[in-house]
Amino acid sequence: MAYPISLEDMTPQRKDAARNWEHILTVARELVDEGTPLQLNDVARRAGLGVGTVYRHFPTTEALLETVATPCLEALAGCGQQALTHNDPWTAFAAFLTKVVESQVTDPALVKVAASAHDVLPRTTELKAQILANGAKLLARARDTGAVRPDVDDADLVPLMCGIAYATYVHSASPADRLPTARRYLDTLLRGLHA
Amino acid sequence: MAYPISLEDMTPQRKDAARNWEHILTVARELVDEGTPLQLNDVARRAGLGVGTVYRHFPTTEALLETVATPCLEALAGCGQQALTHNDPWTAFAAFLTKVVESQVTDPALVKVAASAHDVLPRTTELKAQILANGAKLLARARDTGAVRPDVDDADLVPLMCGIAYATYVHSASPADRLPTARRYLDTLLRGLHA
DNA sequence: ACGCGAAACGGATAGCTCATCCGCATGTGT
DNA sequence: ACACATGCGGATGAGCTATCCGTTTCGCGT
Repeated sequence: MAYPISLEDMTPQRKDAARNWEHILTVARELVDEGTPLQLNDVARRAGLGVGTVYRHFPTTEALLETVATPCLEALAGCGQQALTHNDPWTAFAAFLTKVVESQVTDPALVKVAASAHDVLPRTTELKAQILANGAKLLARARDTGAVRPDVDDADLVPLMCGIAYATYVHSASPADRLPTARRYLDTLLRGLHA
Repeated sequence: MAYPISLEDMTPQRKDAARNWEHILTVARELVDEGTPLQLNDVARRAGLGVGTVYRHFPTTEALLETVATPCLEALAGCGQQALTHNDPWTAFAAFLTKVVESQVTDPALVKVAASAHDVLPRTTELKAQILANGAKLLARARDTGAVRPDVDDADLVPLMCGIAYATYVHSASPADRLPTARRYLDTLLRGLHA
């Protein structure tokens, strides 16, 4: 961790390239927010760029999706750190999971990135590992103090979060309904996890 | 319900067509069991038939998928009926949900069919409604006796089941791990639903 | 300011999957 | 056996992914 890799490291050198990179990302962000499945041809057309340009910056759809999701992942990594400073292990654990599901149902990119086992960008892998590590610590603390049932494993965190997000998407047609629904489902899950 | 519609009603008239219909379904069943995403071109090749033949019998991937899932849906409808005869509302409710998730993680076709809002085949809509109606009755019974928290709604059943199935697929690479994992997750959910 | 090399652009293009359409073959009733 | 209807099958087109390469643009050194 001597030289942390940040977004800037992967932005291109030339001005036009940097501008296009940002532009592509902006358009992609819009499409993701619309719920559109994010096709690179689409992105190129809506950005007024050639297909080649888009593909040079982001070799695959996955790469673009992961880049779109990166800021959100960074925020979650920060949340995890912050939660670890709370005194009550259970509250900290619950608060962290709440943040995670809220992010997931707010940003469709996040679920796909979280659910896929093999990432394209190293940065994504790194962030996911960091978030998972924080989650594992929070879980361990809560489990050790007897707040969480002992048979819950680190490896269950990501699947359960994705499951709640998926359930929320199945339930709600409109994005407005998603946040309360997700909170309700998480609430149920937390009751189930509580010892 | 005077004249129940069954599978036979949608099989073609001519012998060769009927044979091909069955054959396509068998091949599709195999592919789904393998976890393959079920592409109609694929089905045609593996069945030794023309693409046109497959598309005539099943206009879309969805139609084929729903037909593949139909027997399983019928079984679940039966389970729901049977569960309603049990005396203990909570046990009946839990047993039914267990059957549902077990089916879902055993048969990948089921999750997709359950999660999609608009069905292609009337039969699928009918069966889903039937299953949901049974689930709603079981839930109502369990809720009325105070076994289940009052804020759980009928409309939550399908999303929650799909969520658990999804979480299970995210968790387990190998099909063998899926059943125990799904049971564990459902167990947690049931604790959360219990009043 | 100018020119040159490198970097980036853009679209033509190839490969792939989905889906349709229609001439041909095959089954079925007379 | 014949004729008609029904079903077959692949050729075909539309859409998306991804690549490749000739052309343009940038920015640095002179």
